Formats: sequence, C-alpha cells, structure tokens
Amino acid sequence: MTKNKLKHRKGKFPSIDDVAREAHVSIATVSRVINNFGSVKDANRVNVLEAVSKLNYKPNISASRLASSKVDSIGLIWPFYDDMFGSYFFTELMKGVRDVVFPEHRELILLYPANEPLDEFYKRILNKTYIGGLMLELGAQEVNPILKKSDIPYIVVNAHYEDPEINCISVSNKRGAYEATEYLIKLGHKKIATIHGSLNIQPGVDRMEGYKAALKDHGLPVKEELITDGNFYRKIAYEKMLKLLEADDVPTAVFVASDEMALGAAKAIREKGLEIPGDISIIGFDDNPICIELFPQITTVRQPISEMGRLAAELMIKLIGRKEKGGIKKSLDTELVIRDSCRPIS
Amino acid sequence: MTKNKLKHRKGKFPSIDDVAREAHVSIATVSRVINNFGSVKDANRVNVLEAVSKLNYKPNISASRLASSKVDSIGLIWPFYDDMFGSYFFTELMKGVRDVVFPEHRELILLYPANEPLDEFYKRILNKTYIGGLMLELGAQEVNPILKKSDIPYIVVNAHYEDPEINCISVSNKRGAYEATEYLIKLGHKKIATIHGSLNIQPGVDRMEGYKAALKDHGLPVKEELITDGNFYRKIAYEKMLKLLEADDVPTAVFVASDEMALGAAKAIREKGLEIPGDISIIGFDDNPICIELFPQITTVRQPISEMGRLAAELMIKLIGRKEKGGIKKSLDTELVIRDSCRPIS
DNA sequence: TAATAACAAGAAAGCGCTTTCTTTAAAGAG
DNA sequence: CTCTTTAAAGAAAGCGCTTTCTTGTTATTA
Repeated sequence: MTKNKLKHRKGKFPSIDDVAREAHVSIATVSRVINNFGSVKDANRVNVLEAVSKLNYKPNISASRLASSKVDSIGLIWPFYDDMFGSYFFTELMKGVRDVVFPEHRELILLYPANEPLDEFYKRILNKTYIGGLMLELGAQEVNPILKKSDIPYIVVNAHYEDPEINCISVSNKRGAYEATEYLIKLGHKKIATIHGSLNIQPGVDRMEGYKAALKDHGLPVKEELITDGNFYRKIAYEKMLKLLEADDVPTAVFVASDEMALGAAKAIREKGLEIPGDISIIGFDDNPICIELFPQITTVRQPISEMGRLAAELMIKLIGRKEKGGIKKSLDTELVIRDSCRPIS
Repeated sequence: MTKNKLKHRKGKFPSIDDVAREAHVSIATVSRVINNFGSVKDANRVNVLEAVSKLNYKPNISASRLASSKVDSIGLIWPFYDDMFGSYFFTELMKGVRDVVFPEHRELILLYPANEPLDEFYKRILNKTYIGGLMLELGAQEVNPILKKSDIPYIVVNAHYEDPEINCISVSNKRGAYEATEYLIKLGHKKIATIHGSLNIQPGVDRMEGYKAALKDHGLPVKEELITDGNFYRKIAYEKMLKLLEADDVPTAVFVASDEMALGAAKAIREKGLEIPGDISIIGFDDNPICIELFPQITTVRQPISEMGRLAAELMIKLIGRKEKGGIKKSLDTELVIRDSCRPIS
C-alpha cells in the first residue's frame, strides 16, 4: 500500500507553532481558540483567527486525536446487497444517518471485509482506535464474537436480537406481515398464499410468522402448499409464483415478502394470462418506489427506513458519548399502504 | 459534539511500549515487526508477534499517522440523489470502488455538507489532513475552487471537464445516445422524439447532443417539437410523454434519456391506450435492472457503472501515491442492449 | 586471519497537538 | 486600599508512534 507524504511541495503545512508565532501567543492559546474551550481574551482570539486564516492553517487531526485520545468517527459496515431493493434500502437508511451524523461534523467510515475471514476483518477494523462506534446491517449473520467482546459500542440495524447486550433497531416485520395478511382476509380471501423471503434473516422469518399468525387468528388454515419459499430476489419469486399458479387449487391472493419479489410474482401472473387484481390480489412489503410505477400500483407495507437510520445514528452518538448504556432495542412501526393490487372477493 | 475517551475501563490500551517490554525488545523493533519493514531476527519477530497477540495490542493509528505523516484514506462525497436510479447508480459505483479500495485495507471516508456553504464544507474536509484524496460525483456543480486550489488530489466521476487540471472519468453518454437514436433510425423510424434529462449536468447535455447528432448524420430533421425536456425524474417524463402523445404529429419512437424516465413515459403511453412497441418504440438509458422486469423489457443503453467506480478508485490510489500526475481523463464505452421495446416501422 | 560488508537492534528525537500546572493580571469584596 | 477570587495565558509534559543515527554482531571476502 503506497502512502502519501503530506508534505507540501513548498514545504510542510503550517503547524500550531506557526500560528502561535504569527499571533504572538502561545500554542496553548491557539489550541484554546481552535477548540473554543477555556478562556481567551477577545483581542487574542481575533489575532489567532487572523493568523489561522492568513497561514491557511489546518489542525492536524491525527495529532489532535493522539493528544486528546478522543474519537468521534462512526464506522459503518456496508452490506452491498445485490438486489435492487438492497441499494434502495441502504440509500434510504443512509439518508437518515446522514441527517444526524453530518451536522455534527462527525465522519462516517465505510468498512468492508477484504477477502479475509470475518474474524480477521473485525480485528482489523476494531484496531482502528479512532473509531468510536460501529453501525452494521448484518443480514443473515450473528454478531461477530470479536465485536461483541470489544469495547467499541455497536448497533445492529434492521434486525432484532434477544441477547440483551446487543443494541438493535428494527422494524415490526411480523406485525406488518400480519396486517397485510389480515387486510387480505378482510377482503374476503380464504386462499392466501405467501412467498416468503430468506429464512436466514430475521425479517424473512418475522414476515412469515406474521402471515401465519394472521391466518390462525382469523380461523383460517395454514396450508403448507400455499407457503412457498423465496429469498427476496425477483427470479425465485417469479418461479415460485408460477408453481403456485399451476397447482390444483390456485390462491386468490398472495402476500409476497418484498416488493422486489412482488415484481417477479406479478410477471408470472401476467404470463399466465391472469390479471391483478382481477384474478389474484397481491400485496408486497417494503414500499419500494417501484410500487407506484407498476400497473396496477402495488399495495404494500411501508418500512420507515430513513427513520431507522436516523434513530440508529442518534443512538450511536449517545453510545459513543457513553451517556447511555447499551442493550437498547427499538422496533419501528410499519404501515399498510393500500393501492390497487388487491380486490375483495365478490 | 461529545467525544469518547478511548480509555478502557480496565485502564488504557496497551501501547507499543508494553509490547516492547513483554517481548524484551525495543519499541523500534516492535515498530519494525508491525510495519513489516526493516530487518528483524526471526526469533524477535516471533516474540513480538506473541506479545502483540497476548496483550491484544492495537497500534494507535493517530500516533502512527502523526509520526509518519502518511495518509491513505480516500474521502468520498456522496451525492444522495433522490431518484431510484440515483441509489442504484451509487451502489453500483461503490461496488467498483469497494473492489479496489478494501483489499488494500484502505478506508473510505464518507463526507457530506452539513447545512453549510460549500466553501465552508470544502475547507472543513480538506482540513482533515489524513485524507489522501477525494472522489466525487458532482452532478450539476463545477469543481469547487477551494478544492481546485488544494493539494489534495481529487477525481470527478461521471462527468467530463475540459479543464486540463481536473481528473475525471465518465461514460460516453453522447455516443450512447447516438447509437440508441441510430438504432431507431435503422428500424425505419422518422419521427423520433426525445425526453432529455437535466441539462444542468453533463450526461443530460451529452445524451441530447448524441440524439441530435444521430438525426443529422442520417439526414433527418431535428424538430424542436419532438425535443422535450425532462429532469431524469419519472414524473416529468410521464407528463412530457403525455404532451408528446397529444400533439398533432405523434412520434413513432422515443429516446428517453434514462430508464427511470422511460418508466414514466411508458406509463403515459399505456394510459393513452397505446402499446409498446406496437404503436410506439421506446428506448431508455442506464440499463437499470428494472428494465428487464417491465413488460415489455426495455431496450436501453448500458453504462459500465461499477467499472467507472473501479477505474476511479484505481486512479485515486495512483494519485495518492503520486506515481502519476493529475489531469487524467477517461471515458468508458456504453453498450446498446436490445430488448423488446422497439419495433421496425413496417 | 584481518578487513569489509551486511544485518540487527537500541537510543533518542521528533510528529503536532492537548492539557495540567503555574504564574500573572484583572476584578470584586470588605 | 488591601485581600481574595477569577480570568488569561504561558511552560512543559506527554499522547504513541516512526525513523534516523549509532553501535554491536554476524557473515563475506581476499
């Protein structure tokens, strides 16, 4: 790894000493002015500020961090999912994070494993002693033991863990799925299928459980042949929907565990010459913006993604400041967004 | 801004001194082992490594940077676009960046203005003396003069600038648009409309010019009434397409400057009771994955987004290492992806 | 075997800040 | 006007590393 000498062509960057000399004060005073801490006479403050501006002085953050042993950066492990919704999700999440992190002039450090065992990765990044805390979206994974043992506060986004040590913030996937299914039930549907997401990850499991719970609570049978497994990707959903439609007993409605999968399912339905919602009602999950572009617009369950990002970031900052202990768990409410892809059974 | 004392509950982190003591060598030797630089006897190396592992030693990067005045971090200004394609684009770009940056164990520092004038912002981030270089996607903006004057190498992605000082890497938008339009012409279309993107940004202008050039080169008139302005968003494209369809002389084909806009345009076409490609051919730009989910699948122009990210990152690393001078300009080829949304004029 | 080269490793001087401690100046209290 | 308190600012000691310089040790060559 080549590194870059900071030295300027014309010499080095001005240091705090240069500023002190220029302003005829001590470096301690300069430091006080820069950090806006301690008491400094106005005249001196002005002098220092002028010197700073004249010399174009930039404090060396490494020196500052070394001297003060204070850290303010937030590490962020980006999952880099491949599906369309993944990029949308992450961007939305980041918007929430952005709104709280950047106004504080904190920085976000993007981290990602580099063809290395996860343990190595975590060791390496936790070594970065200027990282004050870590935010992560783990997908299918457990919290890495190295991370758990470390002193760095961390918070897992978009998942719920029972472990009381773990800070996590999630979305009420189960309840959202429950409400979606219930909505179909109330429209009179009896044969409601589901294409669920990956059961390796929390949201996948929760959404399926919500579906089942709604059926049970309303006295409908949970039929295995109506439950088909997807993985959150379109293609699988397309194939599974095709199968569902080829069965003897075609469902009148489907709860699809993500809008992206709903896309695939809708394609299958259309290819079979069926109409949405005329022949079959379909309800998705996520409220991906694509929903309103499709014809018909797809009814779905909205997740407050940015909100989750915002809360996670706020929590992170509290944890970094150690004003609040860990073990915080939050769950955000989803919301049923009714559009045009469901119709009552007549 | 609250900061976090690094101090461990049980005391401080072990330092290089602790390791040196444990391994019965000098701190210089420890440093040599850690950095894998200089010569150290195997026996000592082993001792040091064992001490490191036993004490769970983590080098203090701030101290290291201060002492060596070497920087290796790459700053990245994230535009946070609001459109669907924006999040897809950025994610794809980042995949390319990821593949070169993380294996080098470099880190990516996400930067974003915080309700502050851009000049302030640039001053602030360029102050971060541990940032070795900056990658940015500027959208409509010029390169900020503060950045231009700074000593930090930077590279602008997804845009071409004539200014020889500026490193930039872009995509052959003009040529892509040219080929798309030419494709329609070769299918026999004479009345080819366009909905162009925002003319504030390079790709917007280039794609429109490509369209015009293709018409001219093939002896077709460039009619103002067939050129309608969009802004890369779906909604506008929807409205403009509606207008185009209400004109006396309805076009037989449209080149839409982005797939996202193509979505809006397609919606308008369908609402007017017209068929794609039966009544009107449509061709997009970007190769957004949504294209293959729509019915019909939309013919489009693929941009090598990840490739652009990869090249940008590689270039960045060279620049940080000062192995190569600035002023590098690259343009990547686009590729026409023929699908089902265009039909020859019969 | 003596002279020279190459290797190993320590001592110590910073890197550019923050922060404690101390001193001096100014302000308030009686 | 003196005594105490508070404000202001400097001196100096690190923070935990890298790196040069130096010295001691081991290999190489003639």
